[in-house]
Amino acid sequence: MTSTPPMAETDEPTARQQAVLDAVLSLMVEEGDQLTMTAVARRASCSKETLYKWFGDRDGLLTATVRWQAARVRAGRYDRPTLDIATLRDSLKGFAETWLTVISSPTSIALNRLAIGHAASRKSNLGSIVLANGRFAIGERLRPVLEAGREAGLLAFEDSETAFRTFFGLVGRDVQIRLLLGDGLTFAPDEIARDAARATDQFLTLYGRPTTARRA
Amino acid sequence: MTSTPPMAETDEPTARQQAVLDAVLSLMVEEGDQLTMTAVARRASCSKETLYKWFGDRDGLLTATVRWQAARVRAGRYDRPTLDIATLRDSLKGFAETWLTVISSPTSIALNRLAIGHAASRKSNLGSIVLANGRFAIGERLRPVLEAGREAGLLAFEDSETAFRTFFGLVGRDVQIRLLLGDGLTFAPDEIARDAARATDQFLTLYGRPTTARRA
DNA sequence: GCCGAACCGTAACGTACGGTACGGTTACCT
DNA sequence: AGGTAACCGTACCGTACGTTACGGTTCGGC
Repeated sequence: MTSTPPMAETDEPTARQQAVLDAVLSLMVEEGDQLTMTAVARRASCSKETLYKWFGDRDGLLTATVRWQAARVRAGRYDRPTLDIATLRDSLKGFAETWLTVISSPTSIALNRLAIGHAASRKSNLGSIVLANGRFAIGERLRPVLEAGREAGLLAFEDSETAFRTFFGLVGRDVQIRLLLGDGLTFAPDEIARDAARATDQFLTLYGRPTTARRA
Repeated sequence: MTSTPPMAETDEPTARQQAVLDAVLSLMVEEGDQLTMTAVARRASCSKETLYKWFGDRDGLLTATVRWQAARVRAGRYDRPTLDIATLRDSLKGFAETWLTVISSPTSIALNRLAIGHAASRKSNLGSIVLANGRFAIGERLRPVLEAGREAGLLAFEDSETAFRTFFGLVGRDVQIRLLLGDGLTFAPDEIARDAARATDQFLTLYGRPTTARRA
């Protein structure tokens, strides 16, 4: 083996490297701003030299961190498209709950703040990584569910992307922007469940075939 | 008059100070990251000493800038609550168009990025200022419209805040977060109009009284 | 014409932080 | 045991930037 290469973009970090990235995440959540290389090295009990050898520079470290968190979140199940309305509703509600849980988690908030700050400077593409693994990933996962619902005659829409974006809006509403801006908005788990159910019902009211969808 | 006080939080900046704040805004939009005191002084053709005398420190300058932009946006009209469905729909559509126009403007994007970055460090409350003059301000302006609609029997909801948040979600969907993260999302004016109309129709489908609301 | 206040332009200071260098330690290989 | 590679801890360097200080200029009031 040659000397450890600079974390070749694609392949999985070693266990030790994962520990470092977890240190970055925890530091990001707790200290917010003070995400300095020195602080990371101290928190991860490693030397700055190692950080630079492994990740190239600060940007590389942040990119690896975002990828690492993305990989962890992406390790979810894959919903099998279903045919009856109850299962469809459950599927949608599940997506909504997952999404609300993710965007209201401290890790997601810190990560999005970081990526947004980075999008301001043109230097790197943390923003697109976060988008690809957040907003767009969930869109891709939900699309087959929606289209299966249409095949089964449960939903009516022309463009699944448009339908998804409506669902997205009904679920997220003003939650993410408020949290990112530091609003002290908190979610009890049952609130998330209630919001997810409401959004799902509203979506079915808008896009469900008349046979079924009715709200309370 | 004593020597110019440090911009007493509340009162309006002088014309010259407004010019400085406009320089900050333009710099923020164009350069994103490089919002340094030196750059501001150069752009505004004033001395750093003056900046510090007027605004105290960097944070004070940014706060004043956010307030200044907020005041400019807030200078909108006040819709008179209306009684027939067509006017109500127009009102809602107008709000939706305004909101979409605002959040997709370069100034808003830059300002929100700045405030979000600041919300990460606990130092100041730019985030709450932006929230108060963005999300919450429009909520307060829309509420009387919604409640007038309910009085007139055109809308049905229990909590106007909940109804508004649904409208907010239907209008904004994923637009703001995508723009903040640097997605190359653009709006032609007619797209904004179409989106606003769609969101309004959807909202009326969800909350309109059965007598009228039906979508195409 | 003179004074002082406000302001411009720029130089100077202090610090924080990204990045590098280096000596010491551990651990593995032979 | 000896050699070597990875890594820790820390000292060090250069720079960017917030903040302050200062000399020079403009301008309104007397």
